Amino acid sequence: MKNHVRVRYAPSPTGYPHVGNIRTALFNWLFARHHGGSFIVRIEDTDVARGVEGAVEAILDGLKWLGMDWDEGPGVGGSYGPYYQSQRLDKYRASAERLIAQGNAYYCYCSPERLEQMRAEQIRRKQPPGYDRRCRDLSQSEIAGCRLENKNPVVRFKFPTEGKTTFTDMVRGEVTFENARIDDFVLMKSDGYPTYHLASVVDDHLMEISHVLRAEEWLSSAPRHLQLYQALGFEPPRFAHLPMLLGTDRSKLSKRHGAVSITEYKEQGYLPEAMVNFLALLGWSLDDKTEIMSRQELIENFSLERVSKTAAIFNREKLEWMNGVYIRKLSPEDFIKRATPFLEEGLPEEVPLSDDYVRRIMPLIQERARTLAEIPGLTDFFFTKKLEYETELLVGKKMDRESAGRALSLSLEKLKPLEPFDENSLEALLRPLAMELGLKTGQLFGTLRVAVTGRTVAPPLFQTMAVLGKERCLGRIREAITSLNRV
RNA sequence: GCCCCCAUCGUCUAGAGGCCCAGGACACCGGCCUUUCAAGCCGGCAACAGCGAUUCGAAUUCGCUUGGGGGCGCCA
Repeated sequence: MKNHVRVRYAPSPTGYPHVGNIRTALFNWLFARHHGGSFIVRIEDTDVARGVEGAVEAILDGLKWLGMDWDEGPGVGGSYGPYYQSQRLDKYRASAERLIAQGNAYYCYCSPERLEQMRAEQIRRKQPPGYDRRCRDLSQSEIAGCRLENKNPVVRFKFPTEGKTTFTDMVRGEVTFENARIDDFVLMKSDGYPTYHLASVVDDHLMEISHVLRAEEWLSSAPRHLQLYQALGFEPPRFAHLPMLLGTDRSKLSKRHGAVSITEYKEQGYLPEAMVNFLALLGWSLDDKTEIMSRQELIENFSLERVSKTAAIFNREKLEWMNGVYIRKLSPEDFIKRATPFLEEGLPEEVPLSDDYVRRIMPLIQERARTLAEIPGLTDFFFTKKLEYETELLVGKKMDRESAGRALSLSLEKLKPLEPFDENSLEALLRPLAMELGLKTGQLFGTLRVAVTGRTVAPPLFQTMAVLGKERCLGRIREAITSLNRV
């Protein structure tokens, strides 16, 4: 398998790019890159009814955002195209016809209504639902009769009724199914489109896919696929069924668990490299301690042997932590670059962002941000003209309005002539001032912090004041004094 | 109901018979640092689902039970 690794990510454009699917894509991508193989994207748009406008773009954008480049597929072409199943209908049709000719498939004229009734009855009698094979062995005259009633039959696969289907899954080992339990599933729908089963088998063969890495929900379909490969005379790929991603309640990850579209994570200010690292660790691990790994390290170390069998719960808290780790690792320049769109988006009013001002603010919050989206909330006081806060916040522990007012007034006087208005001189001035006022440094600084930022939690005071500049600081202190005097 | 898969701290996981009275990380709780917050550092809490069997010895092997998940569509 050294040089012939060809894997695919085959999403169907029926909705947003789900993180579970993206995780599957990532494992495929890592596997391909690790082995120097090819990563192929194929769009499985065979469900005309459920197709969603813009879904393909969203999916591809998600891959691009995370840096998963594909060697063949939409936009890049390749010699196994087309890469949209809707453009490969002739191939599926040909295979279906061959299977019919070989006696491995047959037309089924049963109406959806009948099938539904049959299923309901089976369930009522506590039997496993499944096609009863009514059309499997129709005589010529019966077929003629059916044709009159139903002009658009489906094609079903004649699944073996005895024996077993066994295969070796690369993560789960040997898995065996009893053929008798599996019914004659549909290959071609009445609208002329193939079902997933037929289309994926035909395409995986035609595109010379060597390994199929997909989520565990497909495990029970594997015997169908294996039997199809056999009937078509194709050599099957190797299968690896990856552990599922679950929500916090242990059920299949879905919308009600919060953000499930990769797009949302981008919008919420997660870094793609953090996302990739985090997703890689959901069902795979390097060893007993390594967690922070670059894309390159992931590629170098990824292997199916280390993929776990157990479903994993998507743990937002850990992702947040990891995102913080990656934010802190960013160079100041890079941080500013990535933060800017969020600042522009998140700061509503006036604020023409001055590059220089932003450049001086950002270092103050880089190690405090866990996502890019929280940056506006962390820095808005740098931009707001008028601070809004409870006057009482100015009064620190064991202080009263009077002492707070006195502290601010004296600070104001001392600050007026201060030059330069930078971190060091501010500290040199303010520390002794606390003693002079008979306050603890924490009390003075706390009061000033509120006066100058409007909040009790902010970046370090002196740096913050220096960045705000003398004019803003003095103005805000004056306003604080005024509001203390009011009442 | 039937079939398949899975089972270590709340969560992600390490562990492929003795190195494990189970290691790391997130979260949580203390402490240190400190002008708040964050970061950092130190420490703590916390798990082998149960029962049998194999073995000198089992989280690791086997069986059963229980629990969880997935599948059973003219959806993928």
